[in-house]
Amino acid sequence: MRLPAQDRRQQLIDTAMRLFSVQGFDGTTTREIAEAAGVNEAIIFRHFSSKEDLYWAVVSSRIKASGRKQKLRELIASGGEERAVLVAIAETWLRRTRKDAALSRLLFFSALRNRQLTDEFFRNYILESFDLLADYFRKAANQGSFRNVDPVVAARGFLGMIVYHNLVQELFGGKRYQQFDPHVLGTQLADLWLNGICAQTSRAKGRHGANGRNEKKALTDPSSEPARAKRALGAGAQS
Amino acid sequence: MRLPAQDRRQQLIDTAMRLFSVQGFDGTTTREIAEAAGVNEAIIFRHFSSKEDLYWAVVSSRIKASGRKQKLRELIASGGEERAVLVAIAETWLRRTRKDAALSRLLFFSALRNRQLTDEFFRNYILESFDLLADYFRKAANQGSFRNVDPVVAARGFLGMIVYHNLVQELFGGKRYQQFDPHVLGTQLADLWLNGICAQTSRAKGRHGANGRNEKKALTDPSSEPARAKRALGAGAQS
DNA sequence: AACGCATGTAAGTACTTACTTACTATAGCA
DNA sequence: TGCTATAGTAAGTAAGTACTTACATGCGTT
Repeated sequence: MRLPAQDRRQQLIDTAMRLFSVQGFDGTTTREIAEAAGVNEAIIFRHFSSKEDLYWAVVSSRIKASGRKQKLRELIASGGEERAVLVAIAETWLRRTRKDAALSRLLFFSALRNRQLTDEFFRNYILESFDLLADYFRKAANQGSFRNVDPVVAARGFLGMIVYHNLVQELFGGKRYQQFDPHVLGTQLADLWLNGICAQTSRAKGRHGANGRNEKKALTDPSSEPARAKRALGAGAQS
Repeated sequence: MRLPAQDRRQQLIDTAMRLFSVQGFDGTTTREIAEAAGVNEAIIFRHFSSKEDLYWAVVSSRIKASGRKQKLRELIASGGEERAVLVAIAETWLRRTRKDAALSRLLFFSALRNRQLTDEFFRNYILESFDLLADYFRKAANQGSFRNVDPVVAARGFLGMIVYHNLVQELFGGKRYQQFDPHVLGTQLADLWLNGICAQTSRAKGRHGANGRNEKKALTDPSSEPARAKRALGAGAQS
């Protein structure tokens, strides 16, 4: 049926997004996209000058729509307690990349195939996220609440734990074997990040750490978060 | 020129490996592979029944050749001090994936395109690595040297820091902006992992942590590792 | 030397691809 | 109601694509 140009364009972008993210650029044909959108193939070329043009439209439209950077900025600027901020970042990221796994797949395809697009994405998105978080670590270190480690390394490490987890779950199909509740997992990772895995003989229990209960319990038992317990999908280890 | 079948087969695998890892499966033509190998296109189909057959040969040959799992097993079984083991794992992984970035790219392409191959790779490689490391964490926790966190989450977190770093450097081109020395970075990450980023009022200095010098210095200054200092390529933060 | 046979090649085939052209249908407005 | 601008289509085209066929070449064995 007939659609206003803008709507048709958006519909084509959405359709192409779906196909590209599953099959990649080369693996998806324009005919396929047209069929999925229910229009003739030529329509695509009325709205986009080439297949690659459509591809870029898809990518840039989604990067804009995702707004992860903005969210990270907000969380950091919120001025909350360090532990709460880290948990919030981890949880948000886990939830979000889980939600739009298609975008992640698309971005990986891009990264693997198109150098120019990769560069743009890398500078605008990855590097800036690192910088934002590195700044946060730097400031926290100056205030004495964090140790004085290399902030860039720390930022990469922290985001690495989270992003890699998403990667394994969404891209490599890990979620078919085991699922994790974003809040529980985010809390676990933030706690590990704050306190390390090393058993200490005496710990600073003041600001971070457990909520008055046995720390080990708080880490492994979702029921210490009663409001969220029901959403935990086998968050414990079951190899 | 004329080559024994086995040699030609291997040469084709190597050539295809190079091209597939840069351009992906769909992005690489059989003609291209033949040209790069300096033979006629038909030769490919004498040695492999199809393009896909060649692709699988490439992937499985490289997975076997890489032997990362074996190395991880050795490091864990070595029975060294925890800190040394973690540093060694991090450093080895950083070095290795850095070396055969082509394999990583190839595996990502596979993961993005081929569900069956992904599954196989996921179970044989990713999951087993997690299990190996998780077991290590579990045992160390039982011995009291590590805290009793969820070992699977910890394994994913630790490998995540490392793998993600490699991803950013090799796949997204981060190395063009900043380079890291594997030993220095491995030490930094292992230390962060052991002790956390949180500043403690009193720390256990016994087994882990710095080498008698100021801990902060040891983390950010490569010169505390004099033997390696010259290999450090701007390992500090420079945004 | 001569035969057998695996290695190699040139020139295809059947098919798919992105993209085009020449045309029709319809909504909005005078 | 007719005019125009634009949404839509059917049926192409030229340039690939993976894969084949029919034939040439040269090495090892006897």
